[in-house]
Amino acid sequence: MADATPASLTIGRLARAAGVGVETIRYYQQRALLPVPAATGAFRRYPVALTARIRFIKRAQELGFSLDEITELLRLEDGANRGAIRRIAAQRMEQIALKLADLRRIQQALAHLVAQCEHTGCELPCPIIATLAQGDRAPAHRAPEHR
Amino acid sequence: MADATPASLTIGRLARAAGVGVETIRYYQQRALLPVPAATGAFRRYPVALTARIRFIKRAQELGFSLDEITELLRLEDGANRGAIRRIAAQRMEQIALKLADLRRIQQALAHLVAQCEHTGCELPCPIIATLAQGDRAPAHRAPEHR
DNA sequence: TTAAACTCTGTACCCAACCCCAGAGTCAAG
DNA sequence: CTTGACTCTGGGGTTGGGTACAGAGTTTAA
Repeated sequence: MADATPASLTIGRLARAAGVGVETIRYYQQRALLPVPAATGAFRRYPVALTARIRFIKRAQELGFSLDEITELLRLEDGANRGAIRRIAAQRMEQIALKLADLRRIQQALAHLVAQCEHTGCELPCPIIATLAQGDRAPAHRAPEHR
Repeated sequence: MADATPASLTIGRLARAAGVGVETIRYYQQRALLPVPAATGAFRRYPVALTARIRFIKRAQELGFSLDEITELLRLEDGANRGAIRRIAAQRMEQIALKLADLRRIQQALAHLVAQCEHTGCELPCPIIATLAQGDRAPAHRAPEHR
């Protein structure tokens, strides 16, 4: 009687279920993003529930969170210390707000340039290039460069 | 009579004028983002106009273009190939719009979590985890994720 | 039972976009 | 003509997020 959905998976099956590589799982274990289950026999067996955790990690990454940040988000999930947890969440929200503002600024700059470029006659240089070349006149120091 | 604005600069002066490090210029030369001028004597001399090019690169980076993308922008600079430039910019904007939407969603999820946590005490499972883990059900392949 | 497919540990390497250093040579102000 | 600031080449290292391989052991399906 082969069980269609066993309660635990080998690392390879877990990887396939979560849509990542085996090495990625091991890497996340090193980073303490995933637990390292005790081995049953020679190989370890992973609870199916870990697929959700891995998907969460991947999704959060797509949203621009670093693995360090995700570690903190996961600490929220595992909830222990309420006060600290709420502080972290609030901090995250602040960062997200900043990132949102940043992205919106970039988007507007780009939209503006594209619009200009569309309306400029072919004799003139492309305003995207022209504008970018001028940029801001302040030489500035090392680029602050978000992210 | 010391000329206040000589027609060419040493690499160090060019770097200062453009607000980058000397190493950055050499790196850009390797990446063919900047020309390597022939040496006059033992040292190379750089036309002042390169400061504009470097500023362009830096500004484009701030707008989220990779150096590869910028290379392409620079290649297209002279041509009537404005369509291609706009295509790159539009592509970038699309990615940014997606990211914006995603960030807004997670921001709301976080706000919700914090509110719940404040009112009920953290007995409940984290809603972000649920939201994100389900997110899109496609396991997807390697995240393309630019930058 | 045996061969394919998998797992284990460990190290090494990849990318972008730089930064830093060494050691030797060179330029230019005083 | 000296001295100190610069330049050259070339190598290395950094951080973040992984990937690849090596060599040995283990499972499991036919």
